[in-house]
Amino acid sequence: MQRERGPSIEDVAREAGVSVATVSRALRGLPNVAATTRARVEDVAESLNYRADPSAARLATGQTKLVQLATPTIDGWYFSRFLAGAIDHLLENGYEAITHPVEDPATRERFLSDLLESKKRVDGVIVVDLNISEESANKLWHAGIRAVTAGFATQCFPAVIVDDYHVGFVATQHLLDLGHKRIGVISGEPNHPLAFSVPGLRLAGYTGALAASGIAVDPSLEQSGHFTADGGRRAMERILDMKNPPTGLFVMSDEMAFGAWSALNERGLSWPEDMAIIGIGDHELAPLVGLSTIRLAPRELGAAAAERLLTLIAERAESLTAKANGAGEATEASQQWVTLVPRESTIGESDG
Amino acid sequence: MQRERGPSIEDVAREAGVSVATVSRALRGLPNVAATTRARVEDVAESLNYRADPSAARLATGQTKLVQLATPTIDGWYFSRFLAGAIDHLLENGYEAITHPVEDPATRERFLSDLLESKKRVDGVIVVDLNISEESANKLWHAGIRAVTAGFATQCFPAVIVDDYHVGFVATQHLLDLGHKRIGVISGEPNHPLAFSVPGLRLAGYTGALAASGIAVDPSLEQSGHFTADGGRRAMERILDMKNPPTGLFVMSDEMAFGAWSALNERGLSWPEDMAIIGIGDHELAPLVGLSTIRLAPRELGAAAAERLLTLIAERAESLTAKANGAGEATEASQQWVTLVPRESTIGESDG
DNA sequence: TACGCGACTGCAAACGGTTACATTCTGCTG
DNA sequence: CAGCAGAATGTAACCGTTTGCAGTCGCGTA
Repeated sequence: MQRERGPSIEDVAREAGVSVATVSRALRGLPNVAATTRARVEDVAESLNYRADPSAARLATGQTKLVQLATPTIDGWYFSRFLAGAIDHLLENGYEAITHPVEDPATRERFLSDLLESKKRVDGVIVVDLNISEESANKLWHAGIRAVTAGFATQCFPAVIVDDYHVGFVATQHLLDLGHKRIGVISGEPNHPLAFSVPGLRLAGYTGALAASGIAVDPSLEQSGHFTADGGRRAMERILDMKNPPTGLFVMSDEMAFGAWSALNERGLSWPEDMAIIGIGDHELAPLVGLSTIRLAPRELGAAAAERLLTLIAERAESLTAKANGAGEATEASQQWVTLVPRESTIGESDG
Repeated sequence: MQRERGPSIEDVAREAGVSVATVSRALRGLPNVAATTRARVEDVAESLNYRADPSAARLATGQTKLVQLATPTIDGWYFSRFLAGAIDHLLENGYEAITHPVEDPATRERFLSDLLESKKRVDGVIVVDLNISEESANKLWHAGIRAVTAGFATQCFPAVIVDDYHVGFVATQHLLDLGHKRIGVISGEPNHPLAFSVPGLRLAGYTGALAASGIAVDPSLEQSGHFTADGGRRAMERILDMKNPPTGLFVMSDEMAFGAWSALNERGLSWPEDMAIIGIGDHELAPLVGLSTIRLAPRELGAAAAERLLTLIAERAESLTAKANGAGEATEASQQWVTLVPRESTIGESDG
């Protein structure tokens, strides 16, 4: 039943002729251990191939050195890169990452209740693009959960977010600057159960840019592409089927833009003449098809979120009695990781 | 220092007026607990918002309910989907996943030594496309590590692999069937430090197919594309610069094929007339550009690997004294997840 | 009525570390 | 030489579960 266990700290202590306390101190590099003793202990540990049992250490210290990463999916272009950035940063700092996709509502339910239990499971949580209600967030905060959010903000927790209003605005403005008056948009899934806020903000930026140019918003010009290439293709077909299609198109992700591009191609049309298209993200393949886009930096974002969480963990660890500052510092949406990258799909062949 | 902890099993026991043992049994659904007692305990636990501390449970049982997933990267098309499939399956079975990219040699070193320690950290490991030597594998096996490999096989551990020779053969044969005699190949990184076996096998399949048709292999027709879109593009440029370029091209991943396609486009050439191209994977964007490909099923593969690992864990748990069958069952490369998907890039417009 | 047998329940010993506190051992200083 | 500070080490009490074993209790049976 019980699976065979490796050497314990006691074995090392016996072999090295010291107490377990000394072994613990020696192996963890704590002070007040004679150099010769430390060396001997290290040798013995090495020869016995001893490693401290993490579960035991966690139980004793209350620190797990584990962080949970929750994203809508783990295999999307954006999220997989976010995860890569976060995980790399965590590993560098001695933490391991538990990844946890939260897609359908059922999973979400379980996720939220699990989250309350998370304090014992992990040292902190990074929640990406899952709109957690202020109420839930508050509950988590009071349960003592350390968390950082990304892609959305709450009152309680620090957040790492790009200014998605700005993203939508810049993309739309780019089309406006090129003289387009009739601009359509392929958005995400409007009634998605997780309804993350990103699409809404980007849409607001789109609307805002139009308004700033005195252009009325035509709701029929918005089509949902579900954030997939195929969804983008179908949305584009609906748009091309319109009696009066737009001349410019803001697509909320490069993947959907690829789909839109292929629909355009299939009808023998080409950009930017027949339709100018701008996407979001700067997918590896965007330069290959010449897609204009708003470059995001999911990897850097992920790393930033991880960094923020680590300092949060450190702060709370060093001073439990510190002023219980009920709220994370005001986090403002950053434009730091947002760059307009114009390519053929909007400005045409640019030789010169 | 010590972070505040939540309610313990003792609190529940006191509140419910029973012993901790009973609480433990009641909450875990073990038999020999009176229905009324169980209900009462559950109520108390609920009201106290009690959850068993995983670290303590792990220490006591020796089971972590944790699985480590090691892949070269986590944000590639193939690997991210493999991970998604594996993680979903693990979560369904009450396990959590620690993901761990292993890219550069330095990471690899640390990874291998960490792996030896893994027995206490996790219940099992899934190692994807990292060529672990038989020697290392043996060491791991004797250390009692439970592992499943994917993309490569060892003597010791069960493996989940697709027949990559077959993949290369089928792709090349497809081009041969279409009448191509001069067939090039864009491969992965030949001298990659991790040198996983997949590219080698695919290349062997390519060579084998050519040989079977009595065609000599021209080494100059092989170019490395580093498994990236941009690498594929550059490799294609080198190929197009040749005095006598091939008429058919086998590209070892769809991502590289996209790059090749764009290089083709840039020169005003088109497929399949100027060059017939077949990729591997069936990326979401493959149908959009009409790329012929060999469809793989990374998600299903990941799920299969997870499943295999879970049964391995279960087996060893139920019978420690069972015949120490020193080797995993013979695992043969499967062709189960391999499908030829011909599209325009090789067979041209197919109306009819 | 005495007995035996399940079904329940409790006691207490692991599990393998960490760490506050006590103790021992130095080498110096006055 | 006594006294003492400080470094090095040991002792033992946790951390919060699980689980083998020993009771306890109720009840049908001889």
